[in-house]
Amino acid sequence: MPGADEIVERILRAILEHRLPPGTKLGEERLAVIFGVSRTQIRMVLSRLAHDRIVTPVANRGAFVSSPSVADAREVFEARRLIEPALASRLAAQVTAEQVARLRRHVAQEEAARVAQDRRAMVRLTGEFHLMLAEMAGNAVLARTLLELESLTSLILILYDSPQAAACPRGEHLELIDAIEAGDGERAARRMRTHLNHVEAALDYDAPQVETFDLERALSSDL
Amino acid sequence: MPGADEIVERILRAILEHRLPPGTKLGEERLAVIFGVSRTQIRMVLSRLAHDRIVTPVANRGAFVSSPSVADAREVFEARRLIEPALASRLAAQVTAEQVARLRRHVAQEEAARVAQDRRAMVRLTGEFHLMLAEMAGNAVLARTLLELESLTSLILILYDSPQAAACPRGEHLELIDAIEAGDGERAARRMRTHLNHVEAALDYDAPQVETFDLERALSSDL
DNA sequence: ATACAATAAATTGGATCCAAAATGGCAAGC
DNA sequence: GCTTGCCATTTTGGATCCAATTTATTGTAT
Repeated sequence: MPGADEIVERILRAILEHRLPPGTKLGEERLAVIFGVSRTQIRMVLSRLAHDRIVTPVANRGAFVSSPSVADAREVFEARRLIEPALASRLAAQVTAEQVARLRRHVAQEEAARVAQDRRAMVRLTGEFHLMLAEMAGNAVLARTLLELESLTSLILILYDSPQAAACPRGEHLELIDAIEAGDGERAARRMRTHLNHVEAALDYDAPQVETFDLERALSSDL
Repeated sequence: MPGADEIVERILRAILEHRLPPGTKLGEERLAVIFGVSRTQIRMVLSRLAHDRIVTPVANRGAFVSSPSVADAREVFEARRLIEPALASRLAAQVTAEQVARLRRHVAQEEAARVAQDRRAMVRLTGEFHLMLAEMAGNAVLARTLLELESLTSLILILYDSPQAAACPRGEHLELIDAIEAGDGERAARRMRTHLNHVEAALDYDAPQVETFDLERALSSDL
């Protein structure tokens, strides 16, 4: 039987892998039996997730996976544009050969998922790539913030991504690694910035699936 | 009777104002009567604060206000150096005259507290200054992260600040505002960076007050 | 007199219980 | 035939209860 921390982890992972779409109701009793713990623990978990805006509590109705608004989405990307380029720059100054190798192996997996048309794996791997950078910077507090931002991004992608757009444009991760490996912080920061711009530009804020989704969810109250 | 969110706010504020030093035991029953709610609510609150590393839970012993290690402190300042210069730069590009006026009024209060030798007010005001910048950037998710970092910084200052050092070197906030008002993002970022460096440089990581404090607290079990 | 051991009190951690609110189904009416 | 109002069931939100561990106190022995 997992502890509260582990349950939070597993829910976040489910969100990162697009297995929990926005609007999903997270019933307490339901989760309690799924994870084999009592409702008390689940309520701790939901309280924490709500605190991080991953989950939205509705009074006397329960907790739902958040559906970030357009304004929320812009804030998340702005925060990422603020943090991640600086992070990439910092990493360029201190990266080890072993870390570079790990990053390249990861990108190879991404490429494999891309050719296999495995969208779910792609989404998960591209998200993990950004988290890897945060971990390699060796800063736990930053890594936690990025995990939160990455989770929100995952929800945003489901809501606003136009289906044909790739989650992370092909090749950009590789160019980023090149800059980091070369120790060129300026270039790494620049590439991270444009990379994030591309990801956000691929979104379609004007024709969001929100309405459709919220209505759907409003009708089918089931999981 | 306040809700869980409000209780979190009040505890954070107490930490920001140096009314809750590191190592303070946060007994559940004690807090419950202080805030006029039941233990259940308090446990939600402590769970959230623990998730943000503001509070450290010890098995079967309860929750204590965190005592960030030297490694933790370095991470916090590194995160702030990553985020806040970029934030200042961003703010320089979009700041309004009204916001600049508010910032100047705030710094005037800081100065007043400085001449009045009111250290508690000084600490609170300087912390609030950095939070104001985050709020003015209009990004709620960033503001929340900064609130967390600012709270941790507050604990770090208590643990490692050499008494004679000022929390925020006099005048630097003003120079920062000047750069922001001038719309010079580069300069604002640079000044924020050096400002944070000065704050961290004033710390004394080698001779931490940790031992003294923990012993004191161990003896007097009172709030 | 001090240190150690046993017992009593208090506190945490978890589960259970209970009321309030919402959801879903059912019958009556338009 | 569809909508509206009412009742049963479910679910949330909160408080209480109980076991387990820790802390404090008292007593005893060296």
